[in-house]
Amino acid sequence: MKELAKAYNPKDVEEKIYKAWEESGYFTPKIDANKKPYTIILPPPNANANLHAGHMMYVIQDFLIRWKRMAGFSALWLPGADHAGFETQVVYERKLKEEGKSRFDFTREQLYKDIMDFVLNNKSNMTSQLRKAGFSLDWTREKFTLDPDIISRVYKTFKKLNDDGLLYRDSRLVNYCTTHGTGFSDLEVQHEEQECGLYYIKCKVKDSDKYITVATTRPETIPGDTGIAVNPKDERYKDLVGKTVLNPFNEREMPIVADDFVDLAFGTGAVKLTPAHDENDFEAGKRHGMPLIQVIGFNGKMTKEAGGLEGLNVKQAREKIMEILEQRGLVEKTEKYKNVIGKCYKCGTVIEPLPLSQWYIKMKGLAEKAIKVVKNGEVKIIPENYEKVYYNWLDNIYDWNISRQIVWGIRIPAWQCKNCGQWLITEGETPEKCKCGSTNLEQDQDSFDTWFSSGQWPFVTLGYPENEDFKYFYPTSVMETGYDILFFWVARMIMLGVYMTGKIPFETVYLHGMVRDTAGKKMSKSKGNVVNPMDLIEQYGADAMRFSLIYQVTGTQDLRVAEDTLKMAKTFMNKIWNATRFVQMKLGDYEQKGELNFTENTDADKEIKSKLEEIKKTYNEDLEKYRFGQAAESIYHFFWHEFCDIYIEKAKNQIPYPLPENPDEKLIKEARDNLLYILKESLIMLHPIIPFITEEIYQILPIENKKEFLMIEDWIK
RNA sequence: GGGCGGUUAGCUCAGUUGGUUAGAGUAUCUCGUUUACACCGAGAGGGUCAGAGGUUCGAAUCCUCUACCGCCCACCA
Repeated sequence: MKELAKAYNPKDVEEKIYKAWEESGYFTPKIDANKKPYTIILPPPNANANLHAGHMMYVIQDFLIRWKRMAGFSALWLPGADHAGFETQVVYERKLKEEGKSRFDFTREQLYKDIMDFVLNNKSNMTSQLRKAGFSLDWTREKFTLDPDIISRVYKTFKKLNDDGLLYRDSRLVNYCTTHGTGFSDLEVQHEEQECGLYYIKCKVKDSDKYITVATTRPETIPGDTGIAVNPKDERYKDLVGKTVLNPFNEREMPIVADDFVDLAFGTGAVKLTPAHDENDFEAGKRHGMPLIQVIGFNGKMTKEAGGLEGLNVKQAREKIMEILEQRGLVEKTEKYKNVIGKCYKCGTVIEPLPLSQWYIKMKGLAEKAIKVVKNGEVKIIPENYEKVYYNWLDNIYDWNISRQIVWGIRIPAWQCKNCGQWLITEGETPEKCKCGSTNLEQDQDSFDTWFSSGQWPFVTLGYPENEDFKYFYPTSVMETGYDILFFWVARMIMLGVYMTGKIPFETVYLHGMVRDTAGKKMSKSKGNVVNPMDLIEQYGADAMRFSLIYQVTGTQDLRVAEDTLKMAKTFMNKIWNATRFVQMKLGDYEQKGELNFTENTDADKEIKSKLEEIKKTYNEDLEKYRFGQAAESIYHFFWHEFCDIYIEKAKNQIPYPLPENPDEKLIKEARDNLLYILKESLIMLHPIIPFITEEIYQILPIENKKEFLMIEDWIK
């Protein structure tokens, strides 16, 4: 038997073993009518950077897959990568900036090609990192969100939504980041409370000495005001409704209208209407037939419509206009005020609601079905309390803006006729001519929101509808991901999956907590507390890293990359290693033949056997209920404190050293088999958590009826 | 404005449907190096389970309130 080093050294085994696994083909399950499928689609990491610590939570999925594979399922874990449209473009533009360039230095085609090169390079780096962590992914089925077959499938979904009347193009106010030059869905806007001013501005009523005062937090939008609204029940302004006022900045004539949405108690009870720059005002403007006057441009600067303010940024414009109004004696007072503003989640720029034409998906019907499948138990969300959070969001859902003004992504397959203005939507092919006969067509410049394509991930990766994989592996078993993308991703996968395939995309949603730094703080590049998981693997070994995370998976609790837990895990690996060395020493040149059995000769035998049976039972129960932390703790306790501390100590008497002159061969053999038996059973249970060390040990055990790999051993019963 | 969590040993956290002296890792102290492992073994100390009230034969666990942390959602100027 191969002699083991005195201490476990992960570097001697990890790479070698992963290679052997991958080459063996056991990561690639077969479509087998005699086996049940078990499927997990890997949440595709963004292909724009290296993996971060949070990605190591994939270990939960690897646990499930390895467990089910051993338990006789045809277990598929399908890897992939997300082009991550906006996110990647931001990363790439930062890179360009460092090189003194900008995206405007390139044609659309060139930029797309360059980003593709950048991404493909990152992607290969990323997949090698996933291998280092030991993840048993089926690399033969790897997918990328920009693979031609995926894109084509996404086009078809878009077309179907259109044909079913669930898609529409509308010009309305969009959450727009003027720094990045794109609009966002509501979900991507970061709300923040902020101190600001509440300015009381007097507006002169035409042909009268009267003034009406409005309170606003955004005086810079006054040039774009098209009216003033008061509540119809407001006695104070009753006789002013229907009158005309003069815009305090440019003296444009504007009506005073009555509208229910106005709160009598707020400010003066009179509100200025700026339909081009405020959601409420936009709606009110529509009701009262007011025009849109855009005074803030898509570049964040004041437009020509803003008159003398043109070219100023919002902040400058605010100061300038207040100065002007002050001079004209139109400022009644200024109060301090706290309001909530939307910011770009990437750069913190204040999100401007700007009028823009975009594609929207009608969500209500889709959401209702997504609620239903959870309510009726077809889809189970764990931990359960997230069901409420899920319902809460879906109950109040708005239509989804899926247009993004970026190059990197799947360009929207919609063409507008320059002759009649009609939009033509196809499954990707360029239409020849419009219904009106014109051939003057122009494709939409925009790309899909990344979540629109990743929201279809479970069925597109499996080749819906005709692929055999889809027929066998769909619906998938578990979607395991962080609770932070429940809305962004999970809910949308359920909606789009049910819509397209008529079936749920997965039976169980398992949400884990966020991986935080040692102090429990959220990791971020700006704080400089980001932990590189590859450093952890380098320092502690992949198995220890995996164990330390699994050990902390309890409910939806956030977890930490803590030195304590990592050290504990590493020590445990060494303990396992040395227990093996001890067993090896007790075996000498013994070779186990035939079926490996456990014989209860002594009290110690009886005790360890009953403890083993007990833990096998609770271990399986814990796994069924997704209690990974508990499972890890119990196997840790069994191995260390039952097997090593007690049983192995007693084995020292059963197999004395040196062996006596005339040993009882039968008893010695049985004692040796017992050691092998407990060790093997432990390895099976430990394998899904710490695959490398357990596989390495399994390979050297002198057991006759071994499988080719521990990875495909029969699971404990 | 609405919703969801957390508060248990010095530190980091478990504690499944309420059930005997509340657990683990780590840290601290004492003792121990004969045939695995000092990344070891044996043992010890350490908690009014945030606070108050209630339900119960029995509460860390269920209910109500309070305090302090944290997170998510949200088109009132």
